Amino acid sequence: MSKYTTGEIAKLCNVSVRTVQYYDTRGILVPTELSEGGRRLYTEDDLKKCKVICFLRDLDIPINSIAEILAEPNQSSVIGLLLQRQKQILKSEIESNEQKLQNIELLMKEVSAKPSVSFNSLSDIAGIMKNKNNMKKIRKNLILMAIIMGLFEYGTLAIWVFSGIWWPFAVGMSITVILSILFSAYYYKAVDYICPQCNNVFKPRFKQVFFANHTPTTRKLTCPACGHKGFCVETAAKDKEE
Amino acid sequence: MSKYTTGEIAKLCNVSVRTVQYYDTRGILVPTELSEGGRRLYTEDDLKKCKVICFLRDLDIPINSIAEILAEPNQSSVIGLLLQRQKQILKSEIESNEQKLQNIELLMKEVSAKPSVSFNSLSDIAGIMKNKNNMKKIRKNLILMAIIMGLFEYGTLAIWVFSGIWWPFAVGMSITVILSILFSAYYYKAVDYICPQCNNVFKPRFKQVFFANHTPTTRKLTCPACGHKGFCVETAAKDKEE
DNA sequence: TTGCTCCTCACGTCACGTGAGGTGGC
DNA sequence: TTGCTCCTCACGTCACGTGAGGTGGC
Repeated sequence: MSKYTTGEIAKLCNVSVRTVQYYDTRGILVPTELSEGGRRLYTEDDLKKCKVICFLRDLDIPINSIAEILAEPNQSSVIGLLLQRQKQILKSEIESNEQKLQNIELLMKEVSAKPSVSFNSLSDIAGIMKNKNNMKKIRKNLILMAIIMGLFEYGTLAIWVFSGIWWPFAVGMSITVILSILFSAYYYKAVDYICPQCNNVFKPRFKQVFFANHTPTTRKLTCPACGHKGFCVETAAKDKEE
Repeated sequence: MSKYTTGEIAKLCNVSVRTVQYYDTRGILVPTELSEGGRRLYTEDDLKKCKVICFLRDLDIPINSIAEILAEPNQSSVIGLLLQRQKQILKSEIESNEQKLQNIELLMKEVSAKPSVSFNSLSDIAGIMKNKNNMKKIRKNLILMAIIMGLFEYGTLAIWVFSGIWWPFAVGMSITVILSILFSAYYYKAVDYICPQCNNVFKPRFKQVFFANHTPTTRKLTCPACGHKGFCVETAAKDKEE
C-alpha cells in the first residue's frame, strides 16, 4: 500500500501543509508512520479521515468537537448532537447577520440623505436607529401578545358556541381585561413622546396618553415644556428598556 | 462638566471595562484626561464617541477600519466606502452560512436514514454530498447558459421579424450551434456514469452519450465492465472539476 | 550536486476575557 | 478603615499563516 506525504494529503484535501501538520499536533490526524528522517507518512485510511475532517471543518465544526467524536465510543449519538447544535449556531448567525445587514442598509440611507457625514454626526444617526429598532421591538411584542390573546378569545368563544361551556370564555375575558391593562402599562412605560415644536422629550400622565387622539406613531398631547398642543412622535423611553 | 470613569463609560455603552481600556490602547478612544492616580477620565464627547464606536463594532466593522475613519480628514467618503464593503462582507457571510446550513440539513437526513453512523462512514456520505453539490453546480451552469442563449436567439429573431434585419439571427444561430457543441463537450467531460449492476464508474464514448436514451439524471448505456445495458446514474467526474 | 519538500520552533492574527497583584478614591 | 473600582502586566482564545533556519529524498 502506497503512503502519502504531508504535501500529498494537503493537495488531495485542498488545504495547506500547515493545516495537515496542525491536525497532527491537535491529535485528530496523527500519521500512521514516520519515516527515518522524521517525515509524516499517511495511509489511505488517513486520507479518508482527513477528508472527513475537512468536510466537517467546512461546516464550521470546531476541532475540539471533531476530537470529541473521535474519542467517543458511541460516535453516532455525538455526531447527531453536534450536527443539531451546529445547525442552531448557523441559524442564529444568519439571523444576527441579517439584522446587521438591515441596520447597515438603514444607516446607508440616512448617510446618503446628508451632504456629508463626520464620525461625530454618526452619533445622532446611531441614536435615531437604536430608537427605531427599539420601537420596532416594542410594537412587535405588543402585536404578538395581541394575536395570542385574540386566538385565545376566539378559541374560548368557539368552545362556548359549539359545546355550550361558557366559563372558559368568561375566565378568558377577565384575563384579557387584566392583561390589556398590563400591556397598556408596559407600553406607557416603554414609550416617551417628542414635542414637534420644541423637540422636548417627555412622558405625559398615563390618563393623558390613554385617552388621547392618536395615529399609529403619534399622539395628540400637550408639551409640558412649551405648552404646545399637537401630535407628538413616539420614541423609546431611555431608561432600562430591553 | 462632569467626567466619566472607565466603569461608567462601560456601563453606559453596554460593554466591559476591559473593552474600554482596550480601545484606549488601540488609540481609538483615548481619555481626554488622566487623574493624578493615573485613572482614565472621559468627557461627554468621549462618551458619544464610544457609543458610535460600539455602534460600528455591532455591525462587525473592525477596529482598524474605525481607526482609519478617525485618522482621515475626509471622513464622509471613508464611511461610505466602509459601509459599502461591510454590506458585501455580511451578504457573502450570510450566503456561505446558508450553504453550510443546507449541507448540514442534507447530512442530517442521510445520517438519520442509517441505523448508526461512525466517523469513518461519514466518508461515504461526504462523498455523496460533494457529488450532489457538484452535479447541482454543473446543471446550474448549463441552465444559466441555456437561458442566456435562448434570450439571445429570441432577441435576434425579434429584430428580424420587426425590422427585417436578418443577419443577427443568422450569426446568432451559428454561434448557438458552436456553443451547443462546446456545452455538450463540457457536460460530457464533467460527468461520469454509474452502472446499476456492478456499481462501476465509467465514462463512455461521446457518441454513445450523445445519442443515448435518457432522463434528467440517468442515461441508457452499456457498462464496459460487466456489459450490463441499462439506465446509469450521472455523477460528477472526479478529475479537476471546479 | 541541485531543487523541491518537509521538519520544528516561534511569532502574528483579532478583540477582547480572565486572573494576579497592586492601588486610588469615597 | 473597609469595600469598591480601577490600574498594569501577561497569558489564553481559535485555527491556522508566515517566516526562519535547517534537513530529507529523489
